[in-house]
Amino acid sequence: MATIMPSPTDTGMAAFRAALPDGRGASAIADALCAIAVHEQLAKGAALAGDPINDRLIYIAEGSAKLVAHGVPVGEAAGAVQVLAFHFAGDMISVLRQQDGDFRLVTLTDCQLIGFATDAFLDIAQTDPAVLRWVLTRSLQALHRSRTRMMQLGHKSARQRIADFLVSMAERLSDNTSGACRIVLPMSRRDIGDSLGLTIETVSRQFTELREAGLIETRGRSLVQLCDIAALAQAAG
Amino acid sequence: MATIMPSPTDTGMAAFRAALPDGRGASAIADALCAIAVHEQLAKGAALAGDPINDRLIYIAEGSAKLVAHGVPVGEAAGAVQVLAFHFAGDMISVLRQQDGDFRLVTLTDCQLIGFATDAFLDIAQTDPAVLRWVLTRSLQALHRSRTRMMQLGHKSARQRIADFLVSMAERLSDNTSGACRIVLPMSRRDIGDSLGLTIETVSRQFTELREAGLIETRGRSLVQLCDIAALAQAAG
DNA sequence: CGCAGTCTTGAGACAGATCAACTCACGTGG
DNA sequence: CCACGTGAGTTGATCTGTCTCAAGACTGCG
Repeated sequence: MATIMPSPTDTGMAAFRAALPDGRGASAIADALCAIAVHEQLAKGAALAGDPINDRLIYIAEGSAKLVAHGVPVGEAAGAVQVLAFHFAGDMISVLRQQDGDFRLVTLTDCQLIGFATDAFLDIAQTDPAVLRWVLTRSLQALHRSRTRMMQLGHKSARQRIADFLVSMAERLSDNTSGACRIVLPMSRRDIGDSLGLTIETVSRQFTELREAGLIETRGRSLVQLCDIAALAQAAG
Repeated sequence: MATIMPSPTDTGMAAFRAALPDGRGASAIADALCAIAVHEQLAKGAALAGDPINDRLIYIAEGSAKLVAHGVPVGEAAGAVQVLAFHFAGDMISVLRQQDGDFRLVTLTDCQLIGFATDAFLDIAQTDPAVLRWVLTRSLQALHRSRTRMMQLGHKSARQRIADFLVSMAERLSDNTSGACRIVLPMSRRDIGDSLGLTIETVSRQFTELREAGLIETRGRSLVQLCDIAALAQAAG
């Protein structure tokens, strides 16, 4: 059998093409986009530094990652890091060139990423309004998610933040969003804390309290069983 | 003199046309957009409820407004409101149809707004990639601002939040971003608190401390003089 | 099996929330 | 034009939730 084994690059590009709207995966525009695409295979924990010159668009073909903003690397709160968002396979994200606080994409697991210079991508996408609109729609979704999250960081207690975090992770990582479901969290307690504006200790305490309240069960470091999603959503406010 | 006085609607539309990229203000596409535009003149404190069916795009021709998310209207934290963003004349904003928590645009001053159904707007904009790209660029900017703000709500002290708030308001409301400048805040202390995740009392105390530190001066309720923007930026972390 | 790093648990400190007066700005009406 | 009242803003005292500092326990790896 002369079957040709696809390389990681091929499977990554194929995933990107499949994500494009309608039947555009095999179109000339898909070819043009793939021509300027940079495939990157990153091991767990690797950082994709923002290109200092160009804004970039990143498509996650496989794996999961966190978008982090490094605060001031020196001074009082050195090492203070805010996780702005978690992203999973299928997400298309915008990483602006570093200006104020530099944003970086850091992998949580081994990842297949497809990167584009935003300008070049848009120049090509511009020839097909449906593709441009696809990017716009996803950006507005990201904006909406970002605003929803802002609301949390504003006036919510540690308990509410953790409960909401678990529910939204269940929505994105599990196919079963009602009743009980189990999810494998790819991020550490520290990452969770940094994304919710809490310390690692507070995150741990809240997990413990939710476990004692019978809302969740945990197995090992990363496996969480949500026993009562409705109650968790309730606790999220 | 037979001079025709432009109606508010005319001046609002004219402001929108002027904001379009390049010389498109007088193009056919501008005409098409204006044809589906709804002009609204709202008095101070009025709410523009999100259309329950369609996402909307709003262009602020004149005035200033806040985008608020109403939390649960009943229960423990009734009336808990998060101000997600402040917007000023020239801003184009996306108000998604209400799904989870309903987002509303509430005016801070008398306003001239130009509203579009997002779908209809994009259908027209789609015929001119430059216009579509203009909307996308603004959306990505809004996303970036939203993320930058998230960082604040995460790990920043009350002092840092207020200092950063003042600096960013100076950037958007004043032409003079270096040295001293005076700005007229159109929003109340409550609005500021709701946008930063602080109580009205804490906001007030921080203003007092900044005044005693000589970084700002205040006159009346809304006039703030920033004496040392560099120091404020420093205090913002 | 043992080490290293992550996670959990505990005790105390502190920032900001809450509750409660009080003062002041600004619009109203005399 | 000034007195007045209402709501916004300020200030103070106390209280609570989360952070901080410090051990200790477990997971998962070599």
